[in-house]
Amino acid sequence: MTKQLTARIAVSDVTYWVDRPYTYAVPDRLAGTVRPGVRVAVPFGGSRPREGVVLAMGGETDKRLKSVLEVLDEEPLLSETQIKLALWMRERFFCTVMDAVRAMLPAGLWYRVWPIYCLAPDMDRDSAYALAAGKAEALVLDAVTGHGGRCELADIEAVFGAKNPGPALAGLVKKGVLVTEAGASRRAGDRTVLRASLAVSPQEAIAQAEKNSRAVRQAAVLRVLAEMGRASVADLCYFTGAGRETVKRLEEKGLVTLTREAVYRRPDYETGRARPLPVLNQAQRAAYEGILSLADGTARAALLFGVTGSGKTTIYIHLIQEMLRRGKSAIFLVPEIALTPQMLQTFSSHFGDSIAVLHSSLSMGERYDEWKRIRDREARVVIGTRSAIFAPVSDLGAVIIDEEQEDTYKSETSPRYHARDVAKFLCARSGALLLLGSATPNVCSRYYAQTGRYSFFTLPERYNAMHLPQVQIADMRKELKSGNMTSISSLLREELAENIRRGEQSILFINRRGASKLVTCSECGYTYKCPNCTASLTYHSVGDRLMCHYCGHVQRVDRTCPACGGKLSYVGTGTQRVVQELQELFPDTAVLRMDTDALAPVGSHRTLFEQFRVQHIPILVGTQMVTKGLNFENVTLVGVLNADQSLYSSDYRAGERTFSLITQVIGRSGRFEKPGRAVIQTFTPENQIIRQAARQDYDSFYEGEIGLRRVAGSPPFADLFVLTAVGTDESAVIRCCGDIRAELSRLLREEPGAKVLGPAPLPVARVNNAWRYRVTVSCLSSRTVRAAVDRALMLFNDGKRYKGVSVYADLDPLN
DNA sequence: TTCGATCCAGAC
DNA sequence: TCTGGATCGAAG
Repeated sequence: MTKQLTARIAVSDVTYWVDRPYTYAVPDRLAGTVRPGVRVAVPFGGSRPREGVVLAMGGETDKRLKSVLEVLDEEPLLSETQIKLALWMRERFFCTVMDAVRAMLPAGLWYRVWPIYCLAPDMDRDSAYALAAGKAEALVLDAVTGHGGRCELADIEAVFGAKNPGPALAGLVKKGVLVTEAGASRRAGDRTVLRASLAVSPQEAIAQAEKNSRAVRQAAVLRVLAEMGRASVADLCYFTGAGRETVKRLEEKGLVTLTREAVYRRPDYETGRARPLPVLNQAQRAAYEGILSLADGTARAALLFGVTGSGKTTIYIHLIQEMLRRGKSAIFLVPEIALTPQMLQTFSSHFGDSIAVLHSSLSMGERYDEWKRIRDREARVVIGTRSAIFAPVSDLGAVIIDEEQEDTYKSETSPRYHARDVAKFLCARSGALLLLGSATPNVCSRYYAQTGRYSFFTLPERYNAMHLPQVQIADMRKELKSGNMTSISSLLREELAENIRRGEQSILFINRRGASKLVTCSECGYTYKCPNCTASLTYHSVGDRLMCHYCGHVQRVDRTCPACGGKLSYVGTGTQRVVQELQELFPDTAVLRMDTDALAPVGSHRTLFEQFRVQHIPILVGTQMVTKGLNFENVTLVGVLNADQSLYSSDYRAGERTFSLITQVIGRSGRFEKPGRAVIQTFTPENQIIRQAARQDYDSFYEGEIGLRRVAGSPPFADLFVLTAVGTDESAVIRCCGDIRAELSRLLREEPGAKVLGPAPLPVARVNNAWRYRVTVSCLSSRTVRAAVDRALMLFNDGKRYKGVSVYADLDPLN
């Protein structure tokens, strides 16, 4: 056998266990088009071709290898850095290389590949049938010849009905009767428009237009084109009232040239008027100059700490402007774009069309086109949510992560990455600056700033020297004792009344992490449980239904308790109940409700916010989403209804979350001229974290928290590697976890500080009939630990040792 | 994960 | 003897 060129390829749809670079032969016809970063179709395992990505070219070999079937991309889609990143992500986040690659590409670029069976070139019909054995093979040949000698699997399957054509196909391929090719299709194409331009001089066009008095429409089209030079056919038709065929006729006459041009689908957001750079105040200037001095082409990271309204955005804008001036690009990450339309408007008013927007509520086409604009360097400022960190920018100058403590930066499905970690990798490779901004920094980030790993900058004051809101704590235990059974304390009631009297607006925030509206029997205590999960069903007034938040199970509510026939009651502080109570307290006052689980269509919260702002509705009641990015002049009172709710969680980050949440809500009040007030309602008014949040005292909170973490050995003093086993057989899952624990303990015996904990069930142990248990390794990340986790996954995720149990690992998961 | 190969039980 | 289903093992 002669020497042949090879390529190292990662393939799709494999488990972590089989995921490794595979070597394929590059057939002569594809030589030159198979390059690192292009996607290909390759045979793998069975007969079905798979998508793969070329990681590197291999040397020549004379070994017998399978060959690349097709090259799917004309140009490499992944840069060298992105290929490195994908391999790095596999090591760090225990995902497959293709999982990482998928995260980097817009869904519109994903391929679906399928097999196409062709009669072998040297095979005629008769000899093919002669070689076929049995009914099934003959049936396959019927299908293939019926399709002109080239037939897709789907068409063969259609002929076979419920039966599996696999063995017959494999037999025919083996005998050389059929050969396989790969078909592939992408999910989103390029949008093009038909553009018309004059093929003759404008004078001649006008002359032609006047010559034929009968062709009024054609004349109109020619006149418009003579004036505009060129226009899309759609516009031409719109302006002149002509039909497409009119333009076609003109083309046939040789007067007009038609060309297809690719256009970008741009996402819809409110653009702002062009504005000059905002002026930096003294503190902002000092911070900005300090940050800028780090942007020297070596990878550096900085934490910018500033209370809400201290002007972090102004600094971001200056920094991005400076990056553009230097010919660099910048990525700006926000936790949730749909909730911050104002942010987009601000950025568009400074950077106009050089921004690209990437987030989950874009259509597939929009997302793909924004991606192209970035790749083609038309957009140099990327604004987006978590996955925007993978934007195909060139010359990266800076990555800015706003509100870096937010959980949305962590992905909870494979690849289980944290955008901050990916940003660090990218910045390190391109010598870019990483800027983390927050009013309540992640405790780990603050620690790294303290220990010098990050530079640290502070913005001490609220912009325009506005005062922080005046905060009062309401003791809900006293309220209960004095007979107030509602969720609104007397203190908050008075403040609300005051605000209504003044014509100012109020926001009430319901901290509903872990709490929900349950239906229970007031006589026997029965609660509705999900049949598939170990979770209670929550009540939704929309459709009067009970729903499981984990698996989506839905059922009706009974009229009486299904266990004892007693009276059912609705508990929990749902937004609906609060609204009802408010309406009883203030019958003449309008109340607006906003929550996440109202099954609301995309963009509806934006409408609600607009309603709140424009109509000056006195009270807005909402969950998590009212905490983010709202800037309403007239809001001067904020109430946190159950501040301690998020403290009751076994998670080491409960305190951090509570502090951050309360601080953010309070920050919504009094952001402009009018001074703000806030009321925090709690059953534990003595709780340190609540008190610190009320004082907006991050430093004290941090000091306390970092002390606790040091003692407990939680991050940043250790990383948590969590291996989760999932399966329908609970005892198998537990045994599997036991073995994982034993194996990890053995491997990490020598590792300083390593602790292996568990097995323990997840907070919701069963979801969709699958049991979930986990083993946690607490240890500073090191090569040894990562290797041990990798080994455990390899051993126990091969589907053999434990049937029906699959295992995955997650670094520092959210809970 | 996905697919083909292999083995076995029950149907014809 | 055929066929469907369960199980196992390999994947370049």
